[in-house]
Amino acid sequence: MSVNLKKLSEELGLSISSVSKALRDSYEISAETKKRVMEMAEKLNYQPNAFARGLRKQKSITIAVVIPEIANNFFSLAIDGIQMIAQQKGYHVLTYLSHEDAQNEESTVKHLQGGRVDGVIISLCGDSSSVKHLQALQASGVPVVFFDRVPESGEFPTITTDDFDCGFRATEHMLLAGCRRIAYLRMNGHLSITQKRMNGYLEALKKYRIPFDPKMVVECTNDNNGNIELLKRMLKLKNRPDGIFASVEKLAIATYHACSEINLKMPEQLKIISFSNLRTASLLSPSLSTITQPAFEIGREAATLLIQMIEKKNFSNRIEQIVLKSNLIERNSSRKRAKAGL
Amino acid sequence: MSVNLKKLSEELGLSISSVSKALRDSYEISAETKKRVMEMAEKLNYQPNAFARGLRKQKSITIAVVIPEIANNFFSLAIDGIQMIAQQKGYHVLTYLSHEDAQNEESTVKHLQGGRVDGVIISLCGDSSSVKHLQALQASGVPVVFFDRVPESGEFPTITTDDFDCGFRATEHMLLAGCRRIAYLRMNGHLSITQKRMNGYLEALKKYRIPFDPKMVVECTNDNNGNIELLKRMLKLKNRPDGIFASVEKLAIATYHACSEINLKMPEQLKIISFSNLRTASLLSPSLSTITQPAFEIGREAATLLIQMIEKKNFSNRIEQIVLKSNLIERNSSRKRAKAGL
DNA sequence: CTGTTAGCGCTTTCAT
DNA sequence: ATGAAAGCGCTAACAG
Repeated sequence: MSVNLKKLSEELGLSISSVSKALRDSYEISAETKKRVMEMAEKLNYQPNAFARGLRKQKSITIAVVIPEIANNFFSLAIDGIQMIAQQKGYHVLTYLSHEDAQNEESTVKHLQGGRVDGVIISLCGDSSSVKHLQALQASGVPVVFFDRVPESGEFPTITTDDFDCGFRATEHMLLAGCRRIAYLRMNGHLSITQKRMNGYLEALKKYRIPFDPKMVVECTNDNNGNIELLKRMLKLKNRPDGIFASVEKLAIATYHACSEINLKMPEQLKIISFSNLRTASLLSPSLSTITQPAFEIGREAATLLIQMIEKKNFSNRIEQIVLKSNLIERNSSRKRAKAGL
Repeated sequence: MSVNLKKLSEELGLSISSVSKALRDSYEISAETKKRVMEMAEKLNYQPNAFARGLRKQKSITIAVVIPEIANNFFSLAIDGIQMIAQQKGYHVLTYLSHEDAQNEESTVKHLQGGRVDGVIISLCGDSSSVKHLQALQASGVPVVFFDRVPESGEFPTITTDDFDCGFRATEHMLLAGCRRIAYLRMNGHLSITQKRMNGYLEALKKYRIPFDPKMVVECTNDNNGNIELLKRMLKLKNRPDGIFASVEKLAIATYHACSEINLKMPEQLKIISFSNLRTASLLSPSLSTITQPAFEIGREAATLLIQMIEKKNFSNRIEQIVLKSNLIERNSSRKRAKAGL
């Protein structure tokens, strides 16, 4: 169906290998022949077969990105960054969604050992307990870089943000705004980011000598409506919180829904801060302060690191663990627009 | 490095072809041998080489998605839908971003003729003037499905939404809310969706006998800050609009920025409606009514159609053109939550 | 400078 | 029921 080297060589009266070399601009081929070959290739719209080349060279110039979800500003911005670097370096990008399902993630990773990709960038799903499948992948010669949701073991290269620090600053921000009962909404309990953010929260309470009330920690799930009900119940209590710290964006949105359903006014009756990459959120809603992770940069760093590892195999002796800085965007800040990066 | 059929066959004392057949559950192989092979494959963690298989079978079980951008709720939801179907049917998904650059799009599409993919799903970039590269791709045997931003020629299968109708309904909604000078913000002038939405706008004005003022059509660009300045200038005029119809989400956000910078209060002084898939927008901002396209379904339809075309080659005689329905979500609607699909 | 040849790992006749 | 061999399209070592 499509035109290949054989066809080209026949058309030109040359051998297949000469054509191949000419196309790769080999020093073994005369300038004139190269020109002839190039022109014919152009004319017949020759495109080298990716699979044949991949098979022969044992290289796919393709990377895989495995993330829990994509309809989420953080992850789509990260992919944007990954794509940018990949395109720049001539790599293709395969995307896989685990949908927060560990089994799904595992089978995806297993398939990736079939030589389809030269490297993998992954953010763990909320309920993945083991990273054996990724150790196996790594061991089989496919480098792996984690971002954001990383394993705690420290055995892999990672790109993360300053989660403890942000947890601290967010809480401090609320305390300085006058809150005294700050609820901490969390989910995916065993992820390291969940822990770190919460530790920052606890540390800030300690610094300001606010007693920690375990009831103020709300363990949420992936069930949006369930979360909303949970929050409604809490917000109707007599000693309800006067501030909410949503450790992920989804929970901030759930809070909005809950408040709107029980007619609780924000920010008058309830202040809120959230991790969020919904860059418009703080603009649209005057009651939301946000912590914005540099998702795009995270993606770029991850891709850059991975491609380095792919191209210089000797890289694996040092395990890079890069930490980037997040931004705290305060509500009603006059520099909101500039900070939001718009 | 990795374990292949040769290794397996040596380990089992069988021939390569027997192992291959056993793994593919061929009737030619005895049950007992099959079992032995399976177990060994499991034990050694055998993964078939995707490139070898692809080369041999001339099939990649991979599709490409080419979109203008990904950090955008519409496109990321669409990808989500595409991924869902692809995964279900055992296809891999390569993603490419044109970043609204026609040249970029063109070179991407050209590369795709190298047998890397079995089919392509694409949404055109804002300044792509010709679809020759896609005709060539199609002609070379790779089926192509367009969604949302489709060519007008009607020669390709497409998945779109009822843009004219939505343009009409959005405008009518603003008129019924009391607006009399509705500005229409547009960009990417030559895309068919831009035209259709605007035609709906014009039709609604006509129906309600509002004279059309060409000054109310604001031609925007991809430059966010430029758009904001443009809008600020317009909104400071004496005969400024009392309503804004943003034909894409980005322009609604620019409007928010502009208003906030010149202290124009929404919705009191200016009402706004926008095409948007930012599902939280209408919740966070009481001044924004939105038209939500069923992005996820669009993605699913596109992938389903494409895979059908890939698998039954005879499908190409009829050109499917599917139109889906969008939702108008009115501000302060009590059914907001339900409609937003949360 | 150009051509011949041997695979990359897999599937698929065709023999046995 | 199993094996031998050809070949998908390409690259790279080796000859000429």
